[in-house]
Amino acid sequence: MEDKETKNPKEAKEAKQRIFDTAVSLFALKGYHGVGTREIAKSARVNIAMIHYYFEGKLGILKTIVNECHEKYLQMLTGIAPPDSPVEEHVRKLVHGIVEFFRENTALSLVGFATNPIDDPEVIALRTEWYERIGQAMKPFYDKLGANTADTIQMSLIRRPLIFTVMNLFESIYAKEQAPGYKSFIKEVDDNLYNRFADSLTNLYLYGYKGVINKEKPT
Amino acid sequence: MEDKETKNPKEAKEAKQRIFDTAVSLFALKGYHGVGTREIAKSARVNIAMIHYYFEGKLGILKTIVNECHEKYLQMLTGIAPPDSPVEEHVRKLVHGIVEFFRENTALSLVGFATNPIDDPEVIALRTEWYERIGQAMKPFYDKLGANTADTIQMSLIRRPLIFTVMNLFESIYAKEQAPGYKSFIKEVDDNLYNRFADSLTNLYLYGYKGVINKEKPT
Amino acid sequence: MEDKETKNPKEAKEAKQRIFDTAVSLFALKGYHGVGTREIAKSARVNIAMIHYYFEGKLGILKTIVNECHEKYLQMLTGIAPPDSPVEEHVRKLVHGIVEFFRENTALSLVGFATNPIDDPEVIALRTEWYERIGQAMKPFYDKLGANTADTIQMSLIRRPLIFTVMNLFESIYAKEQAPGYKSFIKEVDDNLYNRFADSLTNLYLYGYKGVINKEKPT
Amino acid sequence: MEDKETKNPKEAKEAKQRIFDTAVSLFALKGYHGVGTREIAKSARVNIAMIHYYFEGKLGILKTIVNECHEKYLQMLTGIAPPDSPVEEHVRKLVHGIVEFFRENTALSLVGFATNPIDDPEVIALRTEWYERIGQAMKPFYDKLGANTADTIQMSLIRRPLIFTVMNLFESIYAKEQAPGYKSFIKEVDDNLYNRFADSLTNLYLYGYKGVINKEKPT
DNA sequence: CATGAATGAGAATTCATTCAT
DNA sequence: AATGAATGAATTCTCATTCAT
Repeated sequence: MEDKETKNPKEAKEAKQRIFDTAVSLFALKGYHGVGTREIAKSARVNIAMIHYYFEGKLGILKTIVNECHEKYLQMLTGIAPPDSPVEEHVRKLVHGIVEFFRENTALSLVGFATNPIDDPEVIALRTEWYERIGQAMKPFYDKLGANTADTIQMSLIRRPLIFTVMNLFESIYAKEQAPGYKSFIKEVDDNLYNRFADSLTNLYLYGYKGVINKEKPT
Repeated sequence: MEDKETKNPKEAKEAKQRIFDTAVSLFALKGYHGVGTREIAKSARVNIAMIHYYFEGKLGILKTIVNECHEKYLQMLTGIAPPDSPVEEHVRKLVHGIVEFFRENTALSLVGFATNPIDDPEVIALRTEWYERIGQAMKPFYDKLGANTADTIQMSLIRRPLIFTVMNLFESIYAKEQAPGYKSFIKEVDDNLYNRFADSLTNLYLYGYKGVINKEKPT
Repeated sequence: MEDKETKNPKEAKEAKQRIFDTAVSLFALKGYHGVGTREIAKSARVNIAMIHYYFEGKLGILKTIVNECHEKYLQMLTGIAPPDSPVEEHVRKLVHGIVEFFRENTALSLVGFATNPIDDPEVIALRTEWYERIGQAMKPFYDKLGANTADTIQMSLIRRPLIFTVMNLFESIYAKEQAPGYKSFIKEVDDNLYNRFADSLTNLYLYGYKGVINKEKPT
Repeated sequence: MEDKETKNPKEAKEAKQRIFDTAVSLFALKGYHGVGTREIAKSARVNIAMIHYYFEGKLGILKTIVNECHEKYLQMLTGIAPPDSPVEEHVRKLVHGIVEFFRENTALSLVGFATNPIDDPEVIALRTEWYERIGQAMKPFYDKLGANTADTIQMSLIRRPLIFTVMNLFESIYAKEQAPGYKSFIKEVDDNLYNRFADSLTNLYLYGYKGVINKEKPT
């Protein structure tokens, strides 16, 4: 193999990480079922058998992704804002935190939070479990908003729109960056974009569409 | 096949439709790549070769789905509200229209609007094209809101949250209905659920989270 | 493919049979786990996928073999001798019948009656079921011998030695015929061999080792 | 590995033996081709590489098994009965010796004497060699019976039935003991079973089936 | 002695598609 | 319009073995 000479101990030890990173990126771009182990192994410059050696199969990678994503996410949520901070500040910090999280873990988030239907019951259980744990962690925030956590309809509209709207943006950004030829509605990803997006989303959440358009709190 | 004798002209003529319906449902539940032509053919009680006869392959079904979905959707959007109707009424009718559309075309919507990344350039082009056509059709509405249609960040927050929040609800509902063992956060899908959901979403869009929680326009 | 021109409808229809025959022969020579689907397909001049098309997998072939073998065997046992025939005649006809059966279905018998441990519970169940059915069918014979069918030790010595001794002979003969280089203790398989073997085995069963050596009933 | 600290010199030295014992047991239950080196290594609590270190590969284990089995067996046969002992006593002692041997070396015997066809020419040669050595050792016994050792048919019926009938019993017993769920025709393995079996088999060999049923020499 | 990592070939199975009838 | 058979490539995964440490 042509890598033999260029291979060094450091690279060798990173084989598992390379598999993980490559898989995350490919899953994000093509979906879990759209990527094969061959492609992952080739992209990660690793023998196919290593995937099973380290992750016990393709599904094992996905489970690891889901866990790592939610673990990091949950950690981020903790201490995003002081418990006694005012609602507006809390929402703003939360949204910025989420956006920042997606910036730093774009592919991981896109796969980990994906709603792509995966048959496997273990994956379904995993996601359900994390969904509940995050719900627990966010309870103080929902209480502060005055939400009735027992009302599933209400909660679905309090919980989901934020993260899914962020996710939708990053899907487009990631595809634009990684997939040649993809036509994103985002033309330029400058440094300011994320702040503007986070601010506007905060306003949408706080005040409705006028908050997005006027970029300020409506009177 | 044992159906041979029970087969009647009506069923015969519906073969194409059966393939389509079955594929839509399966794609919605397992994702495009998660379903095989064999499974589709078997579920649709049709010979595999018929899939290629009618749709020129698996991808042909997907293209048909995307087109049919957006076509119907665009048709629904047209005339959802009089051009001169007040913003609040317009938003409310739009949201109810979208919810109603998803109710009547659940699987079709979940597949047609899915952001599941599909490699095929034709499908990418198809989606982009429809995205733009719908944007055109909605321009009067965006103008009424006062949105700056040239500002992509703003537009992504004006356009996407509505449909994706609705889609997220129906994903859960559909999985709950169709996939045995799936644990949805929605416990009961009673007749009232959809109206409450649409109203709350309208309020979220109009007034922010308080509109969801207080179920009324904040003063 | 080079067969394309030589392929005729008759051969096409025999694909399933070719797979079956090839698999039986290979299993007999190398054992179930010692043969791969690739080898079977290649030997049968058939695409690998055809194995799953017709038999739903490698294990499906084995199940078919076990069933067909025992089915034929049971059929052979029926009417091997009149119920009122004397013991000696009955045993002689039975042994000759078994030997004849192995002659005509050598590979099928070697695989079907093999005690090679196969993990699969379905195969285990299949063999157990057939073992009991054959026991039922042979009950009149065991009664005629005066055997106590409830005594498992006794029965294991009444039932098994005949067929396993025959099987052992044919294992050697088949390996000799099919596997180049195999050194069988049988040097020549002439037409008379089988009759001598059957007669001697009959005598062993009836009168013990002296019956084998003296080739006649001891006084 | 968590055993690292509990590992002691004794266990360390027994690594080779553990591999051997584990392999024997697994081969007996699943057949040579049905077991992988990984499974052996894991069951033996040993690193895979150790298998090649000690046995030069999977096949090396099998060869060792075949040798050890036949070596012990040959040793057992030597001096099983005085050369001048009467035939009946000789047969009885031989059969009891074989049964006892299988009792004490069940798995080893099942693998060592197995007729499972293994492709490898070295293994074939090994078995042939041992078969001949044992034949040599037993020649006095065959002579005492009055057998014509040049007549292969006769010899196959003099040599094989004993050991194969015993083997058949122990196959069932071993599977019953080791494989959960296996349905043996033997219900209880009490201390007396082996003696009864050996006695009956002796009688079968000496006097034919009546010896089994009447449990005594027929007049 | 012992280990974890790595390899390349091969395992069974499934894929979308095609084709003669 | 419809079928069953067939294809070749691709799928995930496991194999026995090797090697540097």
